[in-house]
Amino acid sequence: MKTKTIEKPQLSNIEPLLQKSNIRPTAMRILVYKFLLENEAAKALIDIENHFAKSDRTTLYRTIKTFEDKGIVHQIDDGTGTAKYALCEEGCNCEIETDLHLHFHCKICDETICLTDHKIPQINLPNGFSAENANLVIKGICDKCSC
Amino acid sequence: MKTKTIEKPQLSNIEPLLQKSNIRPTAMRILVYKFLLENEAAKALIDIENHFAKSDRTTLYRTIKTFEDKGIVHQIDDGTGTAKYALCEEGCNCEIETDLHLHFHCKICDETICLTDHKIPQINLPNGFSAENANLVIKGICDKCSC
DNA sequence: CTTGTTAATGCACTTCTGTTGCACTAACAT
DNA sequence: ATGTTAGTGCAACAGAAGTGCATTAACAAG
Ligand SMILES: [Mn+2]
Ligand SMILES: [Mn+2]
Ligand SMILES: [Zn+2]
Ligand SMILES: [Zn+2]
Repeated sequence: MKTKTIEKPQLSNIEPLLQKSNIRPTAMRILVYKFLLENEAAKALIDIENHFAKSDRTTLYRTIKTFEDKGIVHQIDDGTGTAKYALCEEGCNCEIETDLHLHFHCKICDETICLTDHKIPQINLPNGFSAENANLVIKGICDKCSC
Repeated sequence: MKTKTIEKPQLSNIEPLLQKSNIRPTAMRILVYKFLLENEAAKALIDIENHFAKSDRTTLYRTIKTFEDKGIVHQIDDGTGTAKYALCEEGCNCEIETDLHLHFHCKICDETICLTDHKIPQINLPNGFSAENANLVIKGICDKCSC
């Protein structure tokens, strides 16, 4: 028998979503998930820190690590030197093999976004090489920044 | 009139090569260039530091920066978190536009190599996006490490 | 060869990002 | 109510990258 307290409407769908991935839906985790959900662009840890200025850096760090380990967030290396994070799509399985969508980094607004519909094409490798994973980042100007 | 001292045979071709790119061929620079030339795999700054243990970190750092600025070395972001560096091919123009070869990172030997013959394929982007540069890193097992 | 200018080097110090240890606290099941 | 497990906050640390400044080397002109 479960005694449930009244849930905030915005969060009502996030809580079971976290539980489904065996992540305890703590207040902080729900807020971080919400933050990632509301932003189209992938976020760096420092971005999350700045947004939740009152929270501890380590908690946010470990929150993201947990999300990543549980497979609901994927890390993006866009070449800027700092890792970015974005929510995985429904049914994506980054943990096992990379979902091979590409990422776009805009040199104007400095934002990185997932192009989930654009998969990395098959690459022919020299003899003896076997591929397990691939990372493709296109740099240029995004739709919002091109006039 | 130039009074030239006797050159070590291995270095005889590097000195003019550096001068051609407006890089003063100091002893350190020649040695770093030689080091990169002798290694197939791209090297991180820490690798160069370890190889030239007696030298100062800053000098090596600025040596690589100079090489990069002058367009004889290109930086590789292989996703390991530390930047790698490799010599550019003859006639490559990384400075202007990336030469679109891909890079391979082996998860066994942890080395990163340029696959200069393997160009990054043309990618279709959504409307409004324009590409200026691309970085593709394939992770897997290299020829030396596969059985 | 001497001198003056410019570039390279070495050392110390700083910043930024990521990571860990540990004590404390909240959550949950029994 | 209680014990176990997991999350949090603080401090400290590690690694890589970058900067300021004084010293030294390279080079060209006289
Ligand atoms: Mn993505
Ligand atoms: Mn390369
Ligand atoms: Zn943009
Ligand atoms: Zn290998």
